[in-house]
Amino acid sequence: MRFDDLAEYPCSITRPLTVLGDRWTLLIVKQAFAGVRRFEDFHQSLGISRSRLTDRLDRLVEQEILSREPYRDGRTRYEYRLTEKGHALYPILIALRDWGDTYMAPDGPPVRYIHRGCGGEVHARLTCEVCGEEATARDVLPEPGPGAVGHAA
Amino acid sequence: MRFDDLAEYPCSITRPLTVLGDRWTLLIVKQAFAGVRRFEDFHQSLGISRSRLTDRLDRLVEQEILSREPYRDGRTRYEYRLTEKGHALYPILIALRDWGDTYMAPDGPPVRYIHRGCGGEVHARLTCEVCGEEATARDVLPEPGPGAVGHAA
DNA sequence: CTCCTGAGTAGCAAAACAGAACGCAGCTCT
DNA sequence: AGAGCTGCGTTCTGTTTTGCTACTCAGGAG
Repeated sequence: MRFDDLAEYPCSITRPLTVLGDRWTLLIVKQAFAGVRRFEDFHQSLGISRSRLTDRLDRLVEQEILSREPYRDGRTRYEYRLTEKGHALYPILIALRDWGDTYMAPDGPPVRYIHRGCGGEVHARLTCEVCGEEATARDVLPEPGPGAVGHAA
Repeated sequence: MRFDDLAEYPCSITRPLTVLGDRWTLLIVKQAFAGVRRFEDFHQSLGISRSRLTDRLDRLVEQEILSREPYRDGRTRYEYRLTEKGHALYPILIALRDWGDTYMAPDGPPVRYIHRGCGGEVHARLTCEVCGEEATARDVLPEPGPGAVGHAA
């Protein structure tokens, strides 16, 4: 199977991974959340090669995760900003961060993500939309949904 | 910068991505959550090449996300099971799935993740551990934590 | 014995990648 | 006016990483 064929696979974990599942894409998104908008700044803050950055940005724009917006600093230049769809990736980053803080941060969390105003830390929690309780993997049962075609995944 | 150097970077989003950020790793983990344990089953359900699978599994075992446990079906064979650390990846998968359902599932969610017993759907929500409220990216303020070294990321 | 099955290895071609050099348009300095 | 700088790419070259197909190897079944 070609990797790209997975995009057709009826699984909402698989499909995002065909877009986000590579070395750099989520790191670029992370920087975008940190306020980075310009080519040169992505390049320097991540150390990604210029050609790689060019096509990752193009892909993110094509996927409508970033938008390419003109601004002027003399002639026209572009900056890359998160769209609403891009913004919606935040829980994924926070879930990664929770895991990273727990298992890959021997010296404690490098960065705290603080709830503005209240001052508490923000985490990605699995919650049931009906009973509101927190769940773990063991409490969850996968079932075919409306988008299923024959085989559930 | 070599990609591997990122593992040293003091950011708990970056560090997990050095382990999980590639085409296959999270797909393997996803299958593990779905109950897949054996080489051949990973190979067939994902369509990943055998050699790739061999070294992705080795890496996951090395990272203690999967454990390699002997069982017998005649001679000794091994199966790969999620460790506690691997189990803790579930919120990341659910966050990916929430996003996938919203933006990449034109026919509706292929799979529903149901809270056992109560029957509601389970989602990854950003919640503040102090006030308990749900947050979005805009409500969150990054601040240097104990593991920071000079530059926050 | 010989075949079958599960779990890998080996070897090679194709794709993805890093890093440095180059292009180019407008600005700024002289 | 001309020289150099800046931001944003593109191109080129060589290295890594992948995907495929074929092979091995050990135990069990016929």
